[in-house]
Amino acid sequence: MRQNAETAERCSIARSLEVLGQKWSVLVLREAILRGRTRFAEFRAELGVAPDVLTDRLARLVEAGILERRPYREAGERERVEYVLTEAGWALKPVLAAISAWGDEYRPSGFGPAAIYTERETGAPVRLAFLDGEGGELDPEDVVAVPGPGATVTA
Amino acid sequence: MRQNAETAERCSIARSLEVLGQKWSVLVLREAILRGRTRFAEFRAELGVAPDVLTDRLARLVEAGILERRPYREAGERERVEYVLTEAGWALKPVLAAISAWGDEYRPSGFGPAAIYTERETGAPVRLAFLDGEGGELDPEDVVAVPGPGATVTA
DNA sequence: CAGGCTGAGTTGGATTCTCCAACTCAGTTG
DNA sequence: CAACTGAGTTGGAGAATCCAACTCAGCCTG
Repeated sequence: MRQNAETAERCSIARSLEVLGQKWSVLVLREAILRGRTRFAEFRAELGVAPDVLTDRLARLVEAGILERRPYREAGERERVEYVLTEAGWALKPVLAAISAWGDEYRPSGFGPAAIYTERETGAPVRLAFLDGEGGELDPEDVVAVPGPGATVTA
Repeated sequence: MRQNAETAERCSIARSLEVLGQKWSVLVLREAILRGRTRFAEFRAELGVAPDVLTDRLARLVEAGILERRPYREAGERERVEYVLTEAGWALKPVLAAISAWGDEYRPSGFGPAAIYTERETGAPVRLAFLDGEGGELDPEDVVAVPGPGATVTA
């Protein structure tokens, strides 16, 4: 994924895609955020990803501040490394939820959703929605994007 | 992006990534959803993407049911093609909003956000949040994913 | 203390994808 | 009929991805 300097500069979507634009990065994050995986071998086994690609994705995610490389030691084992989510990493949960919700609706597998987002305490299903300032729910059609301070003036 | 049959099968994130896992696909969608672009030349000019890649991404997005290929004719011009969002395409707005919000917070450009999501009528800023069944807002930390009917039983 | 095991990677080589630049093609205008 | 414009193709170089096999460090067993 070569970088196009112009597009990457100011748009937060383009910048986010530097790290989220790769399939395996997102699947690693799925395992980390949704299933609590932290270890190289776990990711490898769950995803079936090639180890060199996994090495690269983990390193990128660490560099992006999404994962943190942390040594650990289990009884009777030597020290090893695990990858734990940072605050920025956990903050991607809504992104995964949004992708997941879209996929469930518009790319159904025929088996029903593989993951359901629920409230931790009650187990009741939750959904993602746009809210106005007072916490009222908005129809997505009534939400528009307007240029902000970082928008390019010329284009 | 070769397909790994196992991972792509049931997880809606993996399936969604078949089309959203490529950087230019998402940027095309950004232009379409946020700025209303529909034409090959517009995408090309805004994104600076190579035309063969753009051809490929548009075709994939059409095949995925996200864009629809539609002929149009402007006065004194021959018939041309434009790409308009389907319902499934518009439904990706929350995905872009989620990515955008994350990028603004955790990968700041130093220029402020390039796009701000607002309510169409009032121009008031909106945000994306998890809601429980009664429409009450939830802390993302209180949201967990549990296996659904499509989850693999063995793994 | 030799040998095996395990987790976390490297390395090599084939395949595929992405990028850029240049070119094509079809209808429209002058 | 020559030039223009939008929507693409085509060719070749470079990068990313894949798989398989290998490494490497420390712990445990015999």
